[in-house]
Amino acid sequence: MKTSADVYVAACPSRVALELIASKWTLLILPALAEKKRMRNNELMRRIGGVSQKMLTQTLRDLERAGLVLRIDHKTVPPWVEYGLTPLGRSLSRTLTSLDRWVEKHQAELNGGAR
Amino acid sequence: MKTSADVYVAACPSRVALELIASKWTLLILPALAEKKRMRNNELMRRIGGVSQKMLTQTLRDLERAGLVLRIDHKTVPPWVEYGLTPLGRSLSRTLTSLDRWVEKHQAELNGGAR
DNA sequence: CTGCATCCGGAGCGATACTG
DNA sequence: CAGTATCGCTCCGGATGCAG
Repeated sequence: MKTSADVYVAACPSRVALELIASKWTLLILPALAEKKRMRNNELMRRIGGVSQKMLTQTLRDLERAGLVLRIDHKTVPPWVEYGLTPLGRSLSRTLTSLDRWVEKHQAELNGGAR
Repeated sequence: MKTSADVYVAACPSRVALELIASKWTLLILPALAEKKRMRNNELMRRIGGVSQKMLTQTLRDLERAGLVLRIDHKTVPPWVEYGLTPLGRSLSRTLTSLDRWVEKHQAELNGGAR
């Protein structure tokens, strides 16, 4: 049988998922959401420095579609939309958070942008 | 200076590192290198499906500059160049490998590219 | 055989302004 | 407050050709 879950294989569905996760904002959004039960759009913007409204929404939509993020629209005026993690998202966030921690910890040892 | 290693802060050196790691090829190259002590260019190309020569070399050079990958040039004809992980790279590869494993494991639960 | 330089089309992303 | 739309630019990344 085809070991189609193997990320090393080009035509594998895992690749799609991997690229979504590899997105630089995903690596920040998921761990950020893991800190609190639910967060609003603005809250996330403030928590994650440098992200634009566009990219935040776009990434959240992708993550929602993938089943990692939950979007709760209270349908009120003014708008009240919260985001949270699905169980799957919480599972993934654990690994991503440890990745973030690794970067923070070893940041000094890395020749950052010695371009 | 503000030693803000916090990845959530935009102007943080961690961000540079994070983006390097977030590169879709890094997530495959490092774990691939972790499988064997040393690998040649061709070996990596075969192991990682879909990567172009250019991106492989480019990513390897970035990783080398960051101190994650070791480049061993035997300076022979025909050329014999091997790549390996530095201790730092090996450390990181552990986290990345677990990420790859997560993707492989939960790939079916993710709504892949329901775009 | 390895890996670097160059060219180039297109996706990605930021900034801004606007809607409900 | 949340999200969309449009524009414009950058740079990613593939293909090709060259050098050692």
